[in-house]
Amino acid sequence: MRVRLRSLLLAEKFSAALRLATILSHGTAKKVRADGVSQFTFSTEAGDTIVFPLRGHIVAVDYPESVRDWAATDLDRLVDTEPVEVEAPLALHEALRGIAPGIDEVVVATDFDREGELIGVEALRAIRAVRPDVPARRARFSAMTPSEVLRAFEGLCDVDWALAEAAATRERIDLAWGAVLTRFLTLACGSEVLLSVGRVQTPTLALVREREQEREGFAPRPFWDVLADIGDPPFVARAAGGPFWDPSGAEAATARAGLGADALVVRLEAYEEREAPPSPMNTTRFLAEASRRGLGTARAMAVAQDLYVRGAISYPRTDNTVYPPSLPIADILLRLRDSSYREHVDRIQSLPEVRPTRGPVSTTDHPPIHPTAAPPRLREPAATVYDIVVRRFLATLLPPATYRALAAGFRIGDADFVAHARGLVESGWRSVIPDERSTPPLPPLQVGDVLALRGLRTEAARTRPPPFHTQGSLIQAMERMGLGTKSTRHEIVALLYRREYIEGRAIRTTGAGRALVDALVPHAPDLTSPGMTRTLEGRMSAIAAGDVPMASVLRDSRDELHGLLAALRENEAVIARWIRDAARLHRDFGPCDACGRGRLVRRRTRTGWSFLGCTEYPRCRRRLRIGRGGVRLPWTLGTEAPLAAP
DNA sequence: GCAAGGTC
Repeated sequence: MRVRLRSLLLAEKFSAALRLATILSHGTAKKVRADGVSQFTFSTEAGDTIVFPLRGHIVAVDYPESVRDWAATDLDRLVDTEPVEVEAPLALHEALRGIAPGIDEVVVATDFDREGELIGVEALRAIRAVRPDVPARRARFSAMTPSEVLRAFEGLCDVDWALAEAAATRERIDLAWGAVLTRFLTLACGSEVLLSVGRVQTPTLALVREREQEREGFAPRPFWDVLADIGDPPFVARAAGGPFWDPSGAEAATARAGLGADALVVRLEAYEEREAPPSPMNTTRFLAEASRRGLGTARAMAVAQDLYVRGAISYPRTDNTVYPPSLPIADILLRLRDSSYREHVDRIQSLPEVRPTRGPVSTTDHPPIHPTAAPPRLREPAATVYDIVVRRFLATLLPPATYRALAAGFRIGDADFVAHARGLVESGWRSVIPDERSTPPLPPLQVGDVLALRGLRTEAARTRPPPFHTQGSLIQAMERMGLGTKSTRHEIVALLYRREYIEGRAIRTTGAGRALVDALVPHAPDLTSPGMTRTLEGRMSAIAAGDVPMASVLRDSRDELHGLLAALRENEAVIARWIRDAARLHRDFGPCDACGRGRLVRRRTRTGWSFLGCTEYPRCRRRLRIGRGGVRLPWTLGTEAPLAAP
């Protein structure tokens, strides 16, 4: 009797397992539930296969019980403490242990990246705890398409232990630096709230701080424009040579123009402008758009995840901005015909050729975010998230928008004026994502026409500082600086809000956030900048390449952390006072004006809103809202006059 | 009570 090979395939997540099983079984795979975990099984001539969905990492590193007591644990000891590995979720480990005795080989088929390699190794270790000798191989596919997956399974390679070790090193370094420095600052400041520090969160906080400082240091520069209102209905022309950085320039232009009573058309220049459609959308772009439309980025990701699980959109965590050739664009369009986007689908289907745009980043993790179905009526905010995804997808398939632009030159008295207008000729992709800034058209003009001059005026303005970060712009900045990943950036931003390091939709640092960055910068410039991430990336590459062992990287990192800890301790008193004062100012709004005994302090509702409450609560129930810039406002609108902040 | 990284 021929022995049938029993294989266990490890997938990174449920959807990946389903897809792998479908492709490899040519649609014959069955979903089964064993040990409380869904998995897929199928049989071929070669043997029987189980495709097992993991759920990302199934092993977490944390410190052992012996160093959990903050007060009793010396931080230098913590630096050198080996973390323990925690099985989570436990159910997956139990399921793997249950399967292990009945299999002949393991194929690691997790995402083809560094974390994916470690996720696969975590599961493989769990299996080998039961079956030490089970052979394992690795499938490397750059897309979950039939051709790619089948190719990968024809040429299985070895598990890349060095790559997994690089990821494991990152886990340990992040934990050590985060835990040691968080404990140090929290204890040094005697703070009841956590003062957290991390390789990604602290440089991100510094980005907010830097933008704030740019604004603080910004000297607005006044300038003047001379405007002429011409014709009926009137349009606006600007004096040539402007804007004027000096009022006398504007005065001179006004004086020269003031000699005339009408405007003579002296020059007409018409030209065509093309505006290329946007590129396919990755996570960062999606979050920027969601943020622009008033959605918080963490919320937007949660909604996108839900739409993905429900089959309406593709996987929302991706860096890719180039559709893979395998993307079934025609099929997707067919599915979107049964939706309110039908008119746009019709336009695309009537094009002689559909050529999607390409963005700058081509990765193999997942395709750019695109719709996969037209779900029935969605409620907010799902409707907005789906709308962002569909419109962007459709826009990438439509031709450029073309405009007829017109520059008209006028002679008024002895001065030259210019008016511009731009009108849509072919809407192209702009039919699905309309341009919010449109310019009013100019009336039909010919050189030599004389139009009535209705008035001259001078407009004074000032140069503006760069805007505060929004969640969207902050996440884009993080990506540019190499901070965090597509899956974590929005979480880091949410964490900074939760820690009360930042506040507002136009993001500013709080007193505590500001003090924390300012206190750390002189002692740990690498920790408050992307420097630490860059160094770590370099070291991980060296580990993955086999140039250096994990142990030596950990040793170097621990030495550096001991050194930083020593430097911080030397300045502990100064740093502590600095942050403590700032944090207290941030929370404490002075004596309570109602009872006179307590103080008004910043508190949070369960839903995250800040308000001022009396420390004597519930004896004193005084409460106030906090307005822009920390101004106290009455709890009920209009019943009391606002009080000035102390 | 610490981080950042997967995914739900």
